Amino acid sequence: MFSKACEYGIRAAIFIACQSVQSRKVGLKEVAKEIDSPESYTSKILQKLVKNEVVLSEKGPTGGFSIEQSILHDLNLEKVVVAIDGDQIFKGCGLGLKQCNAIKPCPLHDSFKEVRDKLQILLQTTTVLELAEKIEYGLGFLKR
Amino acid sequence: MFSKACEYGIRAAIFIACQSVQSRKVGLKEVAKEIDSPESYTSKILQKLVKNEVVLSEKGPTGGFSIEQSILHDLNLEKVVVAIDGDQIFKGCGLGLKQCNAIKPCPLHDSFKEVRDKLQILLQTTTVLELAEKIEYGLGFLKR
DNA sequence: TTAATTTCGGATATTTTTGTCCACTATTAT
DNA sequence: ATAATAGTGGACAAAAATATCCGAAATTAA
Ligand code: FES
Ligand code: FES
Repeated sequence: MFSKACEYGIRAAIFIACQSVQSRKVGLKEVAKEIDSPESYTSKILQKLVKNEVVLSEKGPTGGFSIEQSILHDLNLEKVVVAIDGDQIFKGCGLGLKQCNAIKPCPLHDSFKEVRDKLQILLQTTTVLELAEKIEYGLGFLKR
Repeated sequence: MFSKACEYGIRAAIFIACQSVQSRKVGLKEVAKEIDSPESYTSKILQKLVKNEVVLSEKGPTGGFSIEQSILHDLNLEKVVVAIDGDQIFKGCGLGLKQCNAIKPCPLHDSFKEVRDKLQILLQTTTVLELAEKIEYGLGFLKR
């Protein structure tokens, strides 16, 4: 569904959010460890999230990654996904036609669009913060 | 959502079905042309569909690909997708955990599973034949 | 100021996916 | 039989995704 990079990105964002609600910055090593992802690759993905202003980074000792409170309180999954995978998953044709459009649709268009839109709405209405809280309460996990 | 190979595979199956309802076999070249896909690559994908008994192939002059009537009348998209991409898309965790299970779920599990199941039901309840008929009626297209 | 730490960015490597090529086999028609 | 045709299977090539490495830049503490 999502690329590996995107999966790592979402998990990382959730973990960083977990720490940010407690005003704690967190280093690359810890992120990679907690979400069980390759460290160097995770670094690249975090850079993308930084560029897209999803997470904040600070260099030097005491540095690390965090999510600003103002951002955290309305950061949905869609923003994270788009930052890494782009919006093809919401806009692209299910059968791979150059572009999805209702004028000259693939034969699966109507029903596929329904599912695709459901996915988009799910990601729009799910916040990173709310998922972070699930982790806190032990109702969800980021590895295994 | 689906791999490129799977997109080609679905389009090919639909086109072959179109011809099979008129009892016409169809060659690789024509398939690739009509679904706008690379010929050699499409050949590999068709081989997979043959191995998985989705389509039938015959060698020699007058040979080509077809779908048996008995198969055609209850061939759904799920079979085509699984033949090429496997079932990870129906079973895999949205956040990339080793396995999706409700006992130790990722924080997105419940809502993700809902969408994932919707997709599976869509593919199970959509037949290749019904999509082929859309093409016939000019209500759907396989390229552009 | 210096040393230590941590992210950044570019180069490189590996793996997977996508795509091509071609000799071979099976089949048909002459 | 022979030649032509069409799918098969294996080797190979290119591109994209995934992953690693390392020096540079920024920041902090001593
Ligand atoms: S045209 Fe294929 S999903 Fe819209
Ligand atoms: S555990 Fe992630 S979707 Fe089920």
